[in-house]
Amino acid sequence: MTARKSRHHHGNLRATLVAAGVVLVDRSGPDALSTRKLAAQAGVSHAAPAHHFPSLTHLRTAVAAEGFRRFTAAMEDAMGRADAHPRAQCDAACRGYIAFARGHPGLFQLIFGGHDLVREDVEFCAASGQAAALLSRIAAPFAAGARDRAAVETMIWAQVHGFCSLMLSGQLAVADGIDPADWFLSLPGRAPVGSDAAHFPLARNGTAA
Amino acid sequence: MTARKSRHHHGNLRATLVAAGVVLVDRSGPDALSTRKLAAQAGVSHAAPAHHFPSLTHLRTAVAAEGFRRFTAAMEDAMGRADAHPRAQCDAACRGYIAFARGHPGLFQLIFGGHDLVREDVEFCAASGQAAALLSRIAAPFAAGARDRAAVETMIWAQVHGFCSLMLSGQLAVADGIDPADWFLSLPGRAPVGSDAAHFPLARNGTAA
DNA sequence: TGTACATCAGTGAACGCGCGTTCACTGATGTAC
DNA sequence: TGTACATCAGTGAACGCGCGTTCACTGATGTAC
Repeated sequence: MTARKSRHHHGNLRATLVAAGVVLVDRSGPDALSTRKLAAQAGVSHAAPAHHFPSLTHLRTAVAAEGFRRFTAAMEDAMGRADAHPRAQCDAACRGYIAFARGHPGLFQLIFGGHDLVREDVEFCAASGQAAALLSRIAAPFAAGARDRAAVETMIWAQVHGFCSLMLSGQLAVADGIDPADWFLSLPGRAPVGSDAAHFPLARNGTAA
Repeated sequence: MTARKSRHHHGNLRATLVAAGVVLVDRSGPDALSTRKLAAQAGVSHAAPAHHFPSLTHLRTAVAAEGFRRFTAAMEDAMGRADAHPRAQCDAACRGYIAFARGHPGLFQLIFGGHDLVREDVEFCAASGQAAALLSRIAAPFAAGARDRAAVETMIWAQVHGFCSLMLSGQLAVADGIDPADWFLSLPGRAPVGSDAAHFPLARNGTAA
């Protein structure tokens, strides 16, 4: 917060680098990440990051972990402002999902795009695990039992995730002046089908066993 | 096809580079593309590609155009082996979509991942336009009118696209021994809702106007 | 409170790498006559 | 059919760039006594 005392001992370099990474990734895409750019952004020599991250991949992983935290926070934030009913909570989570994709397109690509990360990193696992747990919790009320729980969960998240992906890659024609989240929530056939959770938990199109 | 006559005049270098690009992208991801690697793969000096592509971005665009062609071909191939009924055609297209994503993960990322491409390139526009037209044609029978046509189209493609994206980034738990396409097609609530096209063209969850 | 000292977190020079791009060149091709 | 010549599509050397990483170093911090 306060001005740095000297050239040595930045005091908060690790967090500063990650924060700069978030900005850079969102502005220029995940592949623009480099230790030298981040060091320059933090006003520090290019060799300094090595004292906090053993490699670029570790730095990228830390940025991705922060991405997952913000992703989870975006959904929780939207859910906190919504009704407690499962359907309302699910809709709100979708709003948060879409808001995150729009607000952090680079982070969205970084965490979902199969980039080179230290997948077993403790901090990263915790962050991505919390996101997965939240998604799972939201979908749970719409599954009749454990057997189709994975299916319902997949359907809900495939829809909103595909919507975000197509939106970010410009393949989606969302009319001007329409909020993408409003549009998404109004789409016909959006999962879970049926506005009352657990009243229509099973397949309606007859292709499921 | 036949052996090159001399060191000069490869004879088919452009196509050879694009083909090598497809392989490299699928094997190592879109960012692994480089003129030097492709030249080496084609057995040609690293300066040779410049005679066919003014820049790396143009080369990447040509690979992406080939990606769109194969994407369209994958769907058409699956559709050709299916019943002519709209629902069967849509299901088959989804199979093709998923098969392409699994068979060409790098190309899938390249064409949908917002990479740096010459968007106005004629060949690229033709290839991506054909894919878009096919998707639109498949979705058309499920829309009651022009008004909700975009919505139905978006829903169908968001679902299958999201499924593919999550699958490729490893976020999807598809059980061993289960074909992902089979699983996707059996998911409850998959759009278009209702097994008979045009019988259930409108929203069923009451959120649409 | 003062001093000695280990540790931490910076610096800046240097390394080698792969890259896109440019350049003058040259050999092969194909066309005009 | 033969020859002159323009054009095409290669070569290989060279350029400068940004990069990750290593290294010996040094100044600041914090702790033991």
